[in-house]
Amino acid sequence: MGGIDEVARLAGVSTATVSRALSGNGAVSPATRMRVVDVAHSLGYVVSSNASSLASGRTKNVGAVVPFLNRWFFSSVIEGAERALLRAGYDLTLYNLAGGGDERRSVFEHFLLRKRVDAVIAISLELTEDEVSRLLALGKPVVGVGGPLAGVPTLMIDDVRVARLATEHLLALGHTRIGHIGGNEASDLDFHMPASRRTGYDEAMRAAGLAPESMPFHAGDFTIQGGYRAAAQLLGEQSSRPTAVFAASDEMAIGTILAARDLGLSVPHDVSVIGIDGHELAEFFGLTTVEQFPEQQGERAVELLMQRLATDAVEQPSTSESLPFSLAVRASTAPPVG
Amino acid sequence: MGGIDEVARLAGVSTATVSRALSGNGAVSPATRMRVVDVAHSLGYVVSSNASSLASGRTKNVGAVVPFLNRWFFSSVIEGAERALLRAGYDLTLYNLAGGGDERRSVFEHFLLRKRVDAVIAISLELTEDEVSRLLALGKPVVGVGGPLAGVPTLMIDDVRVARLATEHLLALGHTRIGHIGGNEASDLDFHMPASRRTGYDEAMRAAGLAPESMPFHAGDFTIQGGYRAAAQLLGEQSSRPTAVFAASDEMAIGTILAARDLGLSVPHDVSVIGIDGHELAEFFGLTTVEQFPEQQGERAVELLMQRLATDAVEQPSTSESLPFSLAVRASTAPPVG
DNA sequence: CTGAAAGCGCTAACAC
DNA sequence: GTGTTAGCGCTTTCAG
Repeated sequence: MGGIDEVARLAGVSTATVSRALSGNGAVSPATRMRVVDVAHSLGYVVSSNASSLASGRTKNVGAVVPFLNRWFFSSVIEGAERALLRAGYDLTLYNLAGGGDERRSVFEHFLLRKRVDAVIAISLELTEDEVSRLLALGKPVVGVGGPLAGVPTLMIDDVRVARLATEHLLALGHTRIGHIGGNEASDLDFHMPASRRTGYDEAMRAAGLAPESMPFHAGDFTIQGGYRAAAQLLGEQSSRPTAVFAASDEMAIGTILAARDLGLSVPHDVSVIGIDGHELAEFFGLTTVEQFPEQQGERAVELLMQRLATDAVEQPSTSESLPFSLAVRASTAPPVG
Repeated sequence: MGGIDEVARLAGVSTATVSRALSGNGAVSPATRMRVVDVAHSLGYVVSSNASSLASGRTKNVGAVVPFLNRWFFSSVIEGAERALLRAGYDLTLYNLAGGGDERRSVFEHFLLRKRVDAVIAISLELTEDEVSRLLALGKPVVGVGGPLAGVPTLMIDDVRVARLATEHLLALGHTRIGHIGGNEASDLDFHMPASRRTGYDEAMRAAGLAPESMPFHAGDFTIQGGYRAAAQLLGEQSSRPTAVFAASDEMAIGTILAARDLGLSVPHDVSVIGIDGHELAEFFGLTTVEQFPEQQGERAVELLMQRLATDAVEQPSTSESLPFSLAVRASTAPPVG
């Protein structure tokens, strides 16, 4: 439990030199550095983050604010971010808004203010104006992942294009009756994502000369269960049944596949199904999907933050970055059966 | 961005009083306290955690060490823990060992040592002796959740009893050929859990006068996919097919249900399936299971830590606590068809 | 390249 | 109940 001065004493240098040697800030002769590092190591000495933070103003810690944790997308982003942060010597402290109400407020009015973080990653968050301005008022780099945040640089896939790509895949196979399972009113208020994906679908349909309004649509809540229920409706009546379904998420697409089976429909023979996400279960279900890569998104977010922290850039570059995605064709889509 | 002395000045008291009023440590007259709190609030003042930690030795932060993040059990425990911590004014910083190798080492040799946490929650972790002793050497309260950690008080369900209960449910329904899908050699080395669950199964079978060795067994990796593959083997050959399957996790049980369907078997008519966990998808699949409650486990872990922190107990009470579980009967189990 | 010394913003004795 | 004051363990000018 020795402190920096014990290291200094044993290495025969001043504490200032130890600090410089261990942090890499300031010039130290290679020989001295080695000696210091050795002593520190043999003592099991690790800089106290609090003392260091207090003196330097840097915490080596970033906050991640999420609306939930136990959803594939969020936990994947965090996993990627965490990995990248560890490599950079940073900790990740988690602020989960799932509690709602008071807890949510306290995160913005208390926890984030205690100077414990150098930067913040906001994941798929729909924040109120007040919350955003509090975030920005921290005067710290903030980056959003997976959802647009007014005034905050954000990493996200282009949902319109992604949805268009998915729909075009079905169109290219020859489908002309393509149902859609998207967000409900509630989710549309909270996120742009479902609306954007629907827009992409509409665009693709219109470009193909088809009227999206006349196609079957049902809302789901982005879970397997929700997708199942929506699909049961969509596929339930023989007469209006589409030959293909575009679900706005893989989980809903999986629900669709399960519903089809339960209705005695074969996928893709009777109905093709495509999703969006690249969920870990997609391959298992043979689901064709447009993959996004949440772990890489987390890593990329960290990269941006590190860059910003390194250059002391107070300015928030409001350039939002569009992330890669790619169509993964599997067994759930095929040409319609004549 | 004012500091404590600005608050002190405006409230007309000393910084010591502000500190006492805001932290609750030490006596302050109600009137003074109110005044201080008001001023602090109107200034948007929040105590700097670093300065406070440095001076007091308490960080108001706990570390959570997990092997993965994107699995239902882990993220649920964390969600519960995080909620409880927020309420207590604590932050949760996450240490994800998923990276393996170097990153894993650095967590134990560097990150946890920088005095950023007051306590540690270790979730379902199988740690080396060295890692455990490093954890204990922190001199901080540590509690394990979901897996026994030598020398660390741990919260977990009694896996043997849980598995016995599941197996007994099948036996009570009249099944006598009960297959088991459990862990593989790799997972058995890393966790006791699969082995314990198998023990419970063995015990229940023997108690019913059945020989577990002669029953079909297949290893899975605790995912839906893994369960599917194992079940396909187990149910694949007509002659040796069991009338019921006990899977050591709900995800594997769900895989089993899906495999049964694909083999043209009806659940529960041709084969009953039971799992363990109370996974969020269990209800959707009509899966009978023995539920455990990971979010509550996370909350309970925090409760224990808070208690320990409050009483300054350096002693690790090595009393491990056994957690509640309960059988949830759904449509996937029924008497065997004569 | 290295050392001396002044804080960083709070807390906790210790007085009163 | 409240104020004074000496640190907590580092980092960072400023000299040299």
